[in-house]
Amino acid sequence: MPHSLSPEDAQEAQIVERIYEAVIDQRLAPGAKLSEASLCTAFGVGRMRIRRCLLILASREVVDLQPNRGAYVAQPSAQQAREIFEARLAIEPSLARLAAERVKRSDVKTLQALLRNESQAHKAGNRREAIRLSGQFHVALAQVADNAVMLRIVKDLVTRSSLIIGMYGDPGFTNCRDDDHLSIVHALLAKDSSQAEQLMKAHLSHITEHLDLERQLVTQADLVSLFGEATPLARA
Amino acid sequence: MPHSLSPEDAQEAQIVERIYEAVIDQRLAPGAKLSEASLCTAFGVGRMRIRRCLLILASREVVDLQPNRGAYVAQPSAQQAREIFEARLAIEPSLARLAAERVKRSDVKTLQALLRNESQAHKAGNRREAIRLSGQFHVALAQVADNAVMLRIVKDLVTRSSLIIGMYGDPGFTNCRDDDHLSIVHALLAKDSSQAEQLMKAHLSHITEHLDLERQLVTQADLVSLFGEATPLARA
DNA sequence: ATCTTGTATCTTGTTAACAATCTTGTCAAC
DNA sequence: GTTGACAAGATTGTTAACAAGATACAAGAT
Repeated sequence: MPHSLSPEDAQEAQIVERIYEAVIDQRLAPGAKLSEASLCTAFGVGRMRIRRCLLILASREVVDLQPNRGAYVAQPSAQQAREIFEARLAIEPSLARLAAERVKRSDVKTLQALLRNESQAHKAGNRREAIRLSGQFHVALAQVADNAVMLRIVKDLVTRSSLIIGMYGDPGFTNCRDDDHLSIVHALLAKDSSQAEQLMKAHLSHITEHLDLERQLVTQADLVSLFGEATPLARA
Repeated sequence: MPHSLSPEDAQEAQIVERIYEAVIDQRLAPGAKLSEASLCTAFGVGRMRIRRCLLILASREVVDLQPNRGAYVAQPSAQQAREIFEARLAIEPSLARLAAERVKRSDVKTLQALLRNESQAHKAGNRREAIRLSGQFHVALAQVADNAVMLRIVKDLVTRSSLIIGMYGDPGFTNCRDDDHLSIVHALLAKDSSQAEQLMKAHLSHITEHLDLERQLVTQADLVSLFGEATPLARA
């Protein structure tokens, strides 16, 4: 049957997973270069294996694979950002409903532990950890809903959302209010699926509103479009 | 910026696309072997390129990549089938709503042409073409909704649905009633987004009900598990 | 006869060297 | 002093040979 994992495949999946994680908690910024050589030494594997991983990441649009130039962490455009959150708004409320219908006692404990760590990270001012756990919450809901297909989709969307927040997000603010997450867990506990759906919808709308998609970001890639038509510098 | 396509990349995308198409209209059955050598001669490209394509297809779970054994067209399990249609039920109604809000005159003409061809294929008894166009309709809706992220997701789900219908679907029956599609187009034309959403929901529910997920499928792959414990045949 | 065992063949996986492309730094000419 | 071309270095892409694993077939044993 499918998915007879060889040890090398497991290793490969792990490398992909670790790059995902690094993107999610913003240790890898949008536009960061992922050269084959450095990844080879970092993970201690051959070049071919890294290339496979990069191809997988590219097919999920987490990295941008530029021919003859290398792999870079993706920089979602404003248009893509809109589409991604629109997709989340279409999917995750339904997912929250399913989760409420299927939640088990053990799930609630997992979610509550997640929330505790999240608010703890907030208080400690640990922004990265807060972002990471915040995304983790959405992924955990997909696990509660017990649907691997939607889990895959949400994981990709959450990861790319992390890039978006890094590019367009209010730097001082926190993106996900943990209050929102808390109330969603309460809805799950009460098995109130309609409320879970509504709360998730409101939550995602709230996040979307706190993005400044007009803001033009500064990266290596498009310096020319930023400074290209600028007035020539004065000469001494 | 992203997506500077080299000619080789375009070629690669085309190969992937053609395999998608073959899976959608069931010229490639679930479980069919995709050997590297045959694909190389079929497309006239090197082995490495085929391997890249197979990896992409595997990452989308359209093919199953078995270590040291080769690539096979995926055979979604009953569980996966449930999850896939559950995902479609979560996504596509919202998508239909968005489509209704954004539909343009030119879109309506495209959709209507699609419907005409679809009903024509039905009458002509051209099952494959009917299936293909039926899937195409759902993809076209994502295009109308003007959301590339959801388009990608729906394309994958529709493709895998084609595998599911091939494995669990009522062989005599047609999966998508074109009447359903017709009424959805009418809702779009009236810009009645709520009705479009409802109709899509009902439509997908209808398809799901016509699947027999209990049916154990017979393929090369699992003959042993089928006959393995069977009573030995009588000896002459 | 059936089942096991061994071998031959074929298919996939890996490695390493080579080719092509891009980037960077230097030097000369204006 | 600036601009342009040129060359060196580094990085990615491709190819081909080799290694490892799996399948199929045939021969022998029970």
